[in-house]
Amino acid sequence: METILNILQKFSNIPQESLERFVRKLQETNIPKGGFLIREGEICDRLSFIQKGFVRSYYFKDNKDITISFSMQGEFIASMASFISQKPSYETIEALEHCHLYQISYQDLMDLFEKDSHLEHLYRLILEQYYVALEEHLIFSKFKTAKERYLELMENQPHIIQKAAVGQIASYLDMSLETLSRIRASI
Amino acid sequence: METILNILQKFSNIPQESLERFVRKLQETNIPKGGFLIREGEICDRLSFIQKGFVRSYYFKDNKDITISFSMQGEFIASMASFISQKPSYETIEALEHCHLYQISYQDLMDLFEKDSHLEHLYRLILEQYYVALEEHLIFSKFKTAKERYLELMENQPHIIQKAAVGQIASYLDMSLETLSRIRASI
DNA sequence: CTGATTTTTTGATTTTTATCAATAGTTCTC
DNA sequence: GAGAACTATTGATAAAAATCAAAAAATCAG
Repeated sequence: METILNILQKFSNIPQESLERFVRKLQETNIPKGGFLIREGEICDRLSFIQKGFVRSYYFKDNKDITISFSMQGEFIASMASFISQKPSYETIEALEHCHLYQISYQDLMDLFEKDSHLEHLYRLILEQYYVALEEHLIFSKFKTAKERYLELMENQPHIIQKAAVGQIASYLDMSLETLSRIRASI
Repeated sequence: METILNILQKFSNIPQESLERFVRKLQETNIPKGGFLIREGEICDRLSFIQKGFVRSYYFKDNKDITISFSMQGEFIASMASFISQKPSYETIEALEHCHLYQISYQDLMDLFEKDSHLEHLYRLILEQYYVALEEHLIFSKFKTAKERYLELMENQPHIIQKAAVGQIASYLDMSLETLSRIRASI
């Protein structure tokens, strides 16, 4: 299994000392299946690295929920808009399976950035990757039909299909759960 | 009219010296209406600040084009995926009206970040704002009906409706131009 | 293990939106 | 300023997907 150190080292050849400074601020947390990393209305004051597990981030609309993203081990997750602005989150993030996380608080991270510009550099690189991924997701949903979107998800992120419920995947792919169920039957 | 200095100063209280270092690397460029900031297939090696003007960024699909975003004066624009990775762009960015730009090359920007961490800090803050805006756009398109999407655009970014063609706005809002035309007739 | 609850599938129908096609309006060029 | 080229509107129809409803399957709790 990849450690957080392995993953961070891939982003840039940042001094070992800086990485250690970062790792010292991490807190280990476990969230059981069905538990929450952040709930709508709370301020997201922690950035989490998923060491092991699988999470879903979603919004409420009327009394339904709409999936915004899925994240798995090796990825960072936070309600980004809330974390960045330190204002209440519109997003809820739940553990779809037991999660083993390493978390850093907003304040600790900002303090580290002031003390050590290598860490802000690293964060910048990670943020850029996440920006590009988000842009790709936006474009992907504009360009494809319902069936193509499902097939591409199967191709690129089969673990989502294994682990998430049909209704959760359907709203992620912008279709009703009945439509997704029919697409599944047709292939 | 707001200068680039005014806008940057809003993001953080970065030393004047750093700002001046950045501004010295900017190159002034004018792009006529209908001209291009970047074309599909080229590597986007410049980040542009729009001092005056209005641009549209789009992808080609089959022989049609699909609008990804509009940007106006006071905003930064680049084909971000290409700029970040320094690989060819899938995106084309055209000037919908005469544009007065300040541009910095990728290499100059990276060099500045190495020399002056205040500038990387500033860039990080700007990137965060753009990340949040992108996320909002993604969520917005998931939550609303065709008519709601148009009404919200009218409310929040009426300049787009003034300046862009119906077909360009329609693909931005994820609908056919006929549907948008009918929505316009109905309100 | 078994009944209860939740999730998924399937069917019938309606709604929404896309597509195709023709006309009207605008703007560009010479 | 007249004709050409492009853009927008309107109409008719088709296709895609949503909604409503019920049955089947899977999962959970005791």
